[in-house]
Amino acid sequence: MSRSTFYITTAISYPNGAPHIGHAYEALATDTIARFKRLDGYDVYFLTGTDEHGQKMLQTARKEGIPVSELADRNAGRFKEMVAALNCSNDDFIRTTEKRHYDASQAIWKRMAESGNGDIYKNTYSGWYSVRDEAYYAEEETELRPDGVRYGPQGTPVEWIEEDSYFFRLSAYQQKLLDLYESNPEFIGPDERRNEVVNFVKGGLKDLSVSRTTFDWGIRVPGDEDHVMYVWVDALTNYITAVGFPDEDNPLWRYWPADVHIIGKDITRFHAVYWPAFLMSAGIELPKRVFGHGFLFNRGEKMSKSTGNVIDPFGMVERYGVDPVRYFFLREVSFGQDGSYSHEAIVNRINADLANDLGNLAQRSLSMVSKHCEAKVPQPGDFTAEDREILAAADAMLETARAAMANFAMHRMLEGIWQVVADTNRYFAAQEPWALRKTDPARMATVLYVTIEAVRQVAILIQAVMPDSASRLLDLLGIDPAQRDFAALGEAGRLASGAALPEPQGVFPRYVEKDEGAA
RNA sequence: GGCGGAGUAGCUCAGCUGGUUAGAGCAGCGGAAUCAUAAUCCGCGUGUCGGGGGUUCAAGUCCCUCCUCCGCUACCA
Repeated sequence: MSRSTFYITTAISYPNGAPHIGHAYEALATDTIARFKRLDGYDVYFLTGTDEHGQKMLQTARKEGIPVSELADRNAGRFKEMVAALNCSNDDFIRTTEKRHYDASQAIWKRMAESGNGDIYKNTYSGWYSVRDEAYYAEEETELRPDGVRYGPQGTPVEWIEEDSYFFRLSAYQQKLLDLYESNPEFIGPDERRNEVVNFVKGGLKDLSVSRTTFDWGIRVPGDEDHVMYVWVDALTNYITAVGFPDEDNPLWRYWPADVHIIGKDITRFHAVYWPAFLMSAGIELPKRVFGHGFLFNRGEKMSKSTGNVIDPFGMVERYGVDPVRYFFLREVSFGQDGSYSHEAIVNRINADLANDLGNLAQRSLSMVSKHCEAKVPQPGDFTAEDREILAAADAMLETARAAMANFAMHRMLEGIWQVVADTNRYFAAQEPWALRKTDPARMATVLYVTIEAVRQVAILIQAVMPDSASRLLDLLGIDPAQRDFAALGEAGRLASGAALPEPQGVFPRYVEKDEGAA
């Protein structure tokens, strides 16, 4: 019997600059979902990558005085490094400049062009074009400022362009898209985004210009060498390229349709309107869900180069450690909402949640086991009501976590897990095993057993969020690597009494402020 | 301009279809304990629930209006 597949993607990043914290956030969040599903028994495929075509890449390359392919290679490398630094478990890293992607993009184009509706047709396009936005604007949307330059609604300069263009008959898909949203309420998440998209589509859809002749850094339109594909046709197609399209005999093709595209909320429209329309036109199955996460703000301020508050993900990982960084963003930010971060907030989470609550719970219980139970998993006696309560709370975490993760609510999952951590600390303090040591060693053994059993289950669950720390914790509990997935949660995987345990070591150190002088 | 969301303790937020003294976490203050990474546990909040009006036996929770913030979208041209 084959396991259920789960195909998850990030958006592919545009590498005309260095990766920033927003890219990192999307990658680590998506990775956590992917890991969670793997631990829960799914056959997971996790894709990320870079979207390397388009005029902005050309311009950046020109500014730097290097060939655009060199820019793409260099920066794609940085994105790969970022994903690695974040300990992401992606199965592939796609680049849209790869041959397989040219093949896939031209194939989907042909399918759209050859669809019965004639969804792709040639016409002339003219209008005010913003290179930076890669979009045309109606004249009314632009304004001529005192500096003599005309600007678009995003505040970027526009220029008058007239060109032949291929158009995609998006207008024909309005009702089909509305039907899709209606019959699949979960297609777009979170709900706020869904409402916006439905609103937008209800307002009417215009045909979409899907080719360009003003530059050539892109994928050629099949049969018309003068045109390259509009970047979004090219970019979105990456999701099927990676699983073999158009070769439906490719073993990876079983992963399509994707279970979810995790994206930034700013590109919801491309994923929730254009992408399904392209796929419908080409006769390809639609992804099941599109989920737009929020933006991250540094102390509530939008990041920008001018304010100098751009935080480099590499520096952050180096400073706090990869697992604390992953934990912080997933615990502190409600996934789907905007969030903010600051040094103080990060340190607070590290010290309060990781070091004090969980790390110390593990350390205080394991060190007693080490000293007073011959460094072996203790043999519990009969369980009291208090013991059963803790065990039941620990056993119930999986169900709570699954419910939260069904909507990608990582923060809720962690909240639930830490509730059990707090319960266990309370239990430990109330039972006072250090006092039982003198009065009732057998009872002490039971309390310690129950405590480290709760820690075991916590450790298994947080592997999705903090893979390295969790595995170190599981090592301290002597858990066999084969007994670390969710099937081992609950009663089925109870700690085996008598198993030898290594010397306990702190897994979650406190963050101690370094001297400013050192920096 | 239209549509939608938000405005609740110092901070971040829960509060579903209206009903006992409005909650949690963090921070703060006081105490206990000492197994532990000076970690843990217990106790402590008189909050105009954005303003005003209304419906109701009863409103943070419904209606009207106003203010502020945000998102999407449109446009006056």
